[in-house]
Amino acid sequence: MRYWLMKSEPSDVSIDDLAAMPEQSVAWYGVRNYQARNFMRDQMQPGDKVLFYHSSCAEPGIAGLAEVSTPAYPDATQFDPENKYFDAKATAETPRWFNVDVKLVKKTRLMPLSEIRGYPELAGMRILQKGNRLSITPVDPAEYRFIVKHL
DNA sequence: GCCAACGTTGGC
DNA sequence: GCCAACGTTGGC
Repeated sequence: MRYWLMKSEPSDVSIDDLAAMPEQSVAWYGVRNYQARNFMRDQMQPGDKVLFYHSSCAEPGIAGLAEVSTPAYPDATQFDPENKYFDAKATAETPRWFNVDVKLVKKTRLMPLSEIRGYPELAGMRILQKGNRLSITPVDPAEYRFIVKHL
């Protein structure tokens, strides 16, 4: 079992949006970065634990706990010419982009990025490293446990 | 809106 | 394969 931090823009899918979804589950569509795709496609397993992170918003931070609920499968948005995530080079036979489904475990208080920064125990987290832009990053089990304990 | 950092693209 | 130009991310 692995641990992940997954960024979502709340203007797109917030923790409350996730809570309102059927089955409280959502396809993690729209990832167009190979490293992040590879994490989903090659490493994620149903049951992996997820920190649901709000990015590009007034109060960036961890907003809840979630779980990977499906293996990776081709991201439907790559095939839809009307969709902003359309990829002309992707075909049904050779899809380029994949996503898993993510299911809410529980909404928590918001742990702001500024607070995360303040814990020496979390100093190694990828999202705190300069220039990090990856929308999906692995999280250390100890870091995950520390965060859950402090939520 | 600014801007640093990084990934991708494409000409050569 | 190099690398400049360009686009995107995301905190502030």
